[in-house]
Amino acid sequence: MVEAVQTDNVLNWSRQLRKGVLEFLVLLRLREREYYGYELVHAVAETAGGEVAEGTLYPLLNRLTRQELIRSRWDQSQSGRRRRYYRITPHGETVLVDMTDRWIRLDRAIRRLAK
Amino acid sequence: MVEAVQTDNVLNWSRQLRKGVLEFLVLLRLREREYYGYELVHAVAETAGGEVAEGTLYPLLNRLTRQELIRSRWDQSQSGRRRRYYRITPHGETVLVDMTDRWIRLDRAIRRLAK
DNA sequence: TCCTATACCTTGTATTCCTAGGTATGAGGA
DNA sequence: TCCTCATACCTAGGAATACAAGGTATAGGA
Repeated sequence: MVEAVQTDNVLNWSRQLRKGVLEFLVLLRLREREYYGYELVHAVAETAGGEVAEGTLYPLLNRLTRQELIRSRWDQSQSGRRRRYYRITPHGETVLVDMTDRWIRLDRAIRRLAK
Repeated sequence: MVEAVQTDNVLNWSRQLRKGVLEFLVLLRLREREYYGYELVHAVAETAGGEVAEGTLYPLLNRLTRQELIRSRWDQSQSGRRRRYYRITPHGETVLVDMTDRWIRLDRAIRRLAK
């Protein structure tokens, strides 16, 4: 039910963008390669010089997983420290293409107004 | 207190952008010229082909007014219909310059990842 | 041994967005 | 004239989101 609403939102740029800048950044990163959560916190923050709280990112990763945009696996690495690695799913890639499109259109509109 | 927190947020791109796309669009519009609320609902929605609920915009205009980024005046117009016109304040213009800057930096980062 | 950094997570609160209402007026057609 | 629709303002309540502030556990170095 909740998921259905989320899916519908994908069709609405404004809702999606308002709530979705972080999702967008996470998916963009995971398109590059696998990341583990703690690593993503810093990678996403770095994207534009801001900060992202862990309390924001972990629930977000759960949401994206529930929506099947990303997937995760556990790995105890060579050092023995456990890490949860995330990667984007095919569905996630499709959604990401959409998001990118929406981003570009919004950017165009904004630059028209801002100049 | 609440206002102070809001002001601090201006310094944080991520918070500002996540919560601030709409604010950004509204301020961009009001930099052009005066708009009345109902008109803004449609103008902002049009910016990128989405929709904006009135229940979203009116409270937003109140927030921006409290933060002194915009100001309003009543006008009953020639037809007798009352309208509330909003315009940006000098402080609002300063903040807008900042937002635009942040937008451009974020866009650069995104395009680097997206291409 | 103890501290710090890494790495995961949850809870509670504040903020924001939206749905779904409500009120009032003017214009245009039946 | 009356009725309806579009315009134009607004709010209340609930859902979603972000964050601060916690908690747990392990590895590595002083």
